[in-house]
Amino acid sequence: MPESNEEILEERPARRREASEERRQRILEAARSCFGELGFAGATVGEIARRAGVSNGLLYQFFRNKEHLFEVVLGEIIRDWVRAMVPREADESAGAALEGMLRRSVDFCRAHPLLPALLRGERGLQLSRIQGASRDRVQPHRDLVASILRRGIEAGEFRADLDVASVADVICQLQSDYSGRAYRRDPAFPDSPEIIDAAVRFMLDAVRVG
Amino acid sequence: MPESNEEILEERPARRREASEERRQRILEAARSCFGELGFAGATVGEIARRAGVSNGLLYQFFRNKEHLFEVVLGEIIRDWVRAMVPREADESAGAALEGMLRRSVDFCRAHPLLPALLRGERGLQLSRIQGASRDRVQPHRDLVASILRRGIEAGEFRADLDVASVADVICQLQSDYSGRAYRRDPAFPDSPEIIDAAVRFMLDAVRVG
Amino acid sequence: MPESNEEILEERPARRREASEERRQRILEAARSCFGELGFAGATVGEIARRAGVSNGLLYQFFRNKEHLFEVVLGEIIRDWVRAMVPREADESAGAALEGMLRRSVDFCRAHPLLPALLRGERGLQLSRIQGASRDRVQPHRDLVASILRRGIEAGEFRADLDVASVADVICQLQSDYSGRAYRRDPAFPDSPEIIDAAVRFMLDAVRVG
Amino acid sequence: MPESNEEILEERPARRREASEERRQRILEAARSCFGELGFAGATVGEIARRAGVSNGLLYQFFRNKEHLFEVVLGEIIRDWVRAMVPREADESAGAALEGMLRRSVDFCRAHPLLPALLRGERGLQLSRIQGASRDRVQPHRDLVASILRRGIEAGEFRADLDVASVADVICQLQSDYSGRAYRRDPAFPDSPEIIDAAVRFMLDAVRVG
DNA sequence: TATGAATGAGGGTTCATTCAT
DNA sequence: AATGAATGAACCCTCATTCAT
Repeated sequence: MPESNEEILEERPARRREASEERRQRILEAARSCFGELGFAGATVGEIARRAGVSNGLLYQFFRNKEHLFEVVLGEIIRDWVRAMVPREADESAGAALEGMLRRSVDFCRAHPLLPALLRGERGLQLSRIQGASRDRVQPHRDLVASILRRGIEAGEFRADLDVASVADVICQLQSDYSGRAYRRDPAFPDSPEIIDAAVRFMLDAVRVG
Repeated sequence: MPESNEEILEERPARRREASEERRQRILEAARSCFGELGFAGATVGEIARRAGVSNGLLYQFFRNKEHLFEVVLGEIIRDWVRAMVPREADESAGAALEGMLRRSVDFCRAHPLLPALLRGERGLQLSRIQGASRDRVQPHRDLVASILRRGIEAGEFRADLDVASVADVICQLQSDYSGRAYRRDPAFPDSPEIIDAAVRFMLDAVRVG
Repeated sequence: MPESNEEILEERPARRREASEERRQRILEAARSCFGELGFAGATVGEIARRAGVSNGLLYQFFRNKEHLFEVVLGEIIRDWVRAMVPREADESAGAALEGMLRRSVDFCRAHPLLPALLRGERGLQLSRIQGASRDRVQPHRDLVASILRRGIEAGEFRADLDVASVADVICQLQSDYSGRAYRRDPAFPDSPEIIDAAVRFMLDAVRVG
Repeated sequence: MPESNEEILEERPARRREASEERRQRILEAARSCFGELGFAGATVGEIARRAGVSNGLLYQFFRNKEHLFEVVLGEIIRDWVRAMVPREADESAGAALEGMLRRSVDFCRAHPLLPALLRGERGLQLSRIQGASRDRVQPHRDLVASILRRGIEAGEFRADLDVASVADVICQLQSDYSGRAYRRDPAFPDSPEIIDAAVRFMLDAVRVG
């Protein structure tokens, strides 16, 4: 018996914790798919539990209630979304950085179709805390865009008279708009490459010097 | 006696019809406020009836069901929204026409805060017919924007190399974005005059010649 | 002007009464068809009024409520049914009288498919008064059958040891059973000529002397 | 310790399952009494739950909806009814077999007063599947009666010229008629011993040789 | 820790009945 | 006498949440 008593005593809780964490993750994954397909109201706790392969009651050990579960799912996805957008080293010019962000944002949302639910601010539930969580992530991202704008201005690449904060808002808005279209799958709001290209050019033409 | 017999005979039904129509309007008004505040799922038939000062059952004399009521509310508001945006004669230049549209759209939505619910494509209900109704209005509006763009290009006011259709899509998107903010009342997504001004400049800088 | 004042004064009410009676009949006719197709619970006051070509409210001028209307419809049809069954002069023998009654009952019900709803004692409503009305008609009919049985016994045509009252009950039961089948249209309970012939023979074999 | 590990591990669920099964039975019992007294339309889910001493929602864990509950109740009762009627060994003669069936049917229905609701084909609900289920039981019973008739004919006990299939139909009809009277409790349609005796004699006289 | 049976408030909808016109 | 708009109680059913096991 190579293991000491202590290790044995600790091992089981460790296993337990692992198993528990895995179940938590399974629930979150099921919640992502349900909320993404059906929205908050359409998704039922029962269906989430079923897809996670656990009982109804177990959800309430990890999450206060359905809304809390939604908040957590949303918080995680915004975190990942913002992470995915940060400029790469290869984005040397400020314009390339903006373009890269928009394109990576669109790509990310094509792969994670839940995010737009937040971005479009789905209603019908207490959004206060959700908005809070969202704001915590959204504002830093806008600040990042603003810093790129400032870099572009300093480099003489962007117009010197931009209202940096407001323009950052507009750019972030466009990013979420065209990212969200992957989710809507509504032919009236296409996310074809042509449209994305046009949005990129629109954005750059608006900020670049004549 | 200036009234003919016919008019007298029809008078009573006319009174009734008036009263009935007024109640229909009260229901629509209540529905607008409920759907606007609470979304489709959050709004209850009972609350709508309560705010309209009528009984639950009366709603079903005018509207097939809750969803039909929603469709009618939406259809009316999109109709009015599109109407409100059409360029005025005073908008002589193409740029002035675009700016006027965006500003009028924002103003309209400040006064009619339900519209953005459609624009953001609220989920969780049978949207097929709603999307259809929406598309019927949205595409013509995009075409209108496209025609303004073409006028600006011909006048040498806008860049000659614009992808007219796609740029019209982007502009309409921005219009609905900043119009929608009046509805959200989310400080993270402000609709302050500064932001609107910035959005207008952003749009014009993107399409005007250097 | 050949008409006296009195006649004029009376004529209009007379016309009115006629028109009123005609509407009452239209309502009854509509009620027969609705109750027959849909049963008591399935039939709605609105549909009956629609088929009669009158307003909802008018029904309540002629009938206390939906149940009262049902009672009247039922009472009329039982009256007609019992009338239709009375033996014809041509039914010389007692056996021929019984056979004629059963066959005429079946024929009547094929033409008036509501009756069986009563005969089967549809539930779910206050049947007390309805049963009363039914009993008022049903018992006389049983008595009529009993008198035919007695005539057959006296004539040596039927068994002398029949319990006349009880056998009359059984025969009336069979009459309503096979009459009712026209209404059910359930292939499991056919009302084919063969079945009716068999029922007739069964009945006659049961009462005739060896 | 006579119990194996497996048994111990299963014991707790077993308790639960027992309790659950008992509640299911209480619901079925309550449904029987409600449907029997009030019919399908008259019985409400709320009243059934109240009589069963459970919540409204629990019914929907066991049964898809009200109609499904009705189907199950009906299926069980028909199954038991057909079982109760099968001839006993003591019924040596064919006539005794027929008499026994009718009397046992009546006795069964006195104890299970819902059955006749099916037999009378209550309307106003989707009867397709119910009729199917019923037919599945009813026709075999008719076949059983037909085989008894054939046995009686072969034994010289019954008339040789009977139309076996049709006569079986008539006999089954009489069985359900007089069985159903226990349910109606309508003095106009008595199920007194005298009436039952008369029905038995009627049936036997109709099939026995002169 | 994990289950899932059980709860019950609340949803949308129907429809017999009334009453102002 | 006749209308039909209006009522509102009652229906069936869903589902987030709890708790005995």
